[in-house]
Amino acid sequence: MNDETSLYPPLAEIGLGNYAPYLMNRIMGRYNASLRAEMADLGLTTPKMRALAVLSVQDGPLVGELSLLTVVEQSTLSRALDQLQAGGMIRREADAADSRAVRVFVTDAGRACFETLWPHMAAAQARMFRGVPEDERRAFVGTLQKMLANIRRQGS
Amino acid sequence: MNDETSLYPPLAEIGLGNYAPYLMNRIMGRYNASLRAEMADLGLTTPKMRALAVLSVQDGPLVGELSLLTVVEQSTLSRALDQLQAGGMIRREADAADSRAVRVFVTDAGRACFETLWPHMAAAQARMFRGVPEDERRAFVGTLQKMLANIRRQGS
DNA sequence: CAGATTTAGATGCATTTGCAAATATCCTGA
DNA sequence: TCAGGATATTTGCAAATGCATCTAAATCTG
Repeated sequence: MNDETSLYPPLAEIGLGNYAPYLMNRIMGRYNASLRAEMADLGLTTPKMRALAVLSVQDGPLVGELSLLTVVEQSTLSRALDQLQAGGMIRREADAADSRAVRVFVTDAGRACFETLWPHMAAAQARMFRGVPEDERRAFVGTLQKMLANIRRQGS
Repeated sequence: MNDETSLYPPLAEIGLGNYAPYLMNRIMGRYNASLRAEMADLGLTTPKMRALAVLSVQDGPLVGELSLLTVVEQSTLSRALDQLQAGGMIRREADAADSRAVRVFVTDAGRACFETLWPHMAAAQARMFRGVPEDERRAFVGTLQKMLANIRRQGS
């Protein structure tokens, strides 16, 4: 009975609709899909959009930090940054203290681009939460914050 | 004041850590990453794993239905199914009533493969919810279900 | 302080992805 | 019943992705 395979009830028993990661993946898939058209209009892909989003809140992170914050693979992010830079949306700058490290900054054009997209993102979120009362919404976000804390750092 | 751009407070004001889609994307990124190694060992990619997961619960859907249920683009899914079929994990069968349509069935090998992976998935979920009491967990899943209902079907 | 090790980021390359188009089948109305 | 259009899935192709590797720079060791 210590066999790992017997610790958890099978998915078929739980049901897809009660398995949180399935629901979250499915909801995020729709959310992301609903933004794809607007992003394409602005010449953005998901990694580019995420970079601009994070930079609009926290400017000047290292590439590696931005990779964690955006949940985008570092090599993918590096190339997304190439494109954003070519489009004048961001600027890379060698870190003063460590010349291996590169800090990333949004330009005015990048900020403006994200500000064009943001209303669509906010509206998509509002649609997701339609009919969910304010206190339930707050509790939901609180749980998400706990979950994020749980999975940050510790490996395995 | 009816300008769409002024309806929503900017992301910088809300804060990344309070914007639900950001938190969800980040959490799912970790969840998916934590399973990547086990999946690779089994020769699975995310679309292949999702197909097996859904099929373990609901066998015999149409390819298009499976695409919706797995949140995998249909052409991507079609190729994932090619690979699963080549590996003997699934079987495709023309629908009796409509010969354009294709139904997908797991084989015993496919079921066994998913059953090997499932404990890791369940454990990853358990880690996510560490320290979240049972009633909070249930409320969280309840909110997810409402959200999924919100974004199903209706476009825009 | 030299050499070995670690770390940050970029890049080569094979694979995967998704859009658009192709194929095959079904349905609808004259 | 047949033409015209809709629908289910697959496939062509260019772009994006991620692993492994590379380069450069920092840090650690003796």
